Amino acid sequence: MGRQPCCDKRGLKRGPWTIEEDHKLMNFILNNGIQCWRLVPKLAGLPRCGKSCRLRWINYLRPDLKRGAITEAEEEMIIRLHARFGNRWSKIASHFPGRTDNEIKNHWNTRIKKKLKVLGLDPVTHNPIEQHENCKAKHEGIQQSSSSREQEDNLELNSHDNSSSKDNQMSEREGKSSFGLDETNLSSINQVWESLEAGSMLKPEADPSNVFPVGIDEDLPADFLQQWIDSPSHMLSWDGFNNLEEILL
DNA sequence: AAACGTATCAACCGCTGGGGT
DNA sequence: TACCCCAGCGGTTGATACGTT
Repeated sequence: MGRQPCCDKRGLKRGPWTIEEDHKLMNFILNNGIQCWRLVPKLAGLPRCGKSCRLRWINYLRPDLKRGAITEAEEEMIIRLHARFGNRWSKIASHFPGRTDNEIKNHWNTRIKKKLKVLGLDPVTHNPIEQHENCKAKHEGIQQSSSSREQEDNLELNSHDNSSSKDNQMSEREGKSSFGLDETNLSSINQVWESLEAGSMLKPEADPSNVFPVGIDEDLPADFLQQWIDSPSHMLSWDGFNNLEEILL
């Protein structure tokens, strides 16, 4: 029953990648490009599955990745986008060149969620928490027969709005939230951000170029990449990318 | 200094949807 | 139309770094 595994896992390595593995994968992709991820580990001589290689490349090795902590300006943008798209991390990440969906997802789960809770906002619905609780209580009062699990399921459905792509496309076109947010939700989010800005928790002078920093990988000078690959020190430190913007401009 | 708790993030797992046959 | 394969996605886990007692 079920699908066959994406690859024969016997003899395949798992867990953290070594510098040598990174080096091999980087070298292979830059020399050969990516046609089929399943073939990449075989051709590159890596004891990994294609999926693992793909993830490593996307989340760590891609030369156009932006390194360093997520700025407050980026954070603000993430919250606004999350209010609109929900947990569609790749969609959100597409607004941040150089950031990965995994990075944004992790940042959301570990930091932003908490921040919103402190600010009195429900990280799922982006509603003020009290209001949300009241609504829930009201709802429970009316529908005593329905189980709490059913309600959770409904919330889940609303929040995920998974791939009812038609709906999404429509609401995106109309400039509405595909996440089930109405004007009230969005304005409450905006109010919080305005108050944050007023209280200078945000740095208004934040350089907008930090948000959308780096161009696309095909623009990278080939010799720069090769130099980077050949240099063992760059495999140990990502500082080599700190001045990527200067190189690209 | 050691033990414990918490936060962070890289990596994995399983599901989904698109494309090809 | 049905099936298969694959890339991509989002949720979850586990290792480790960091902070606190």
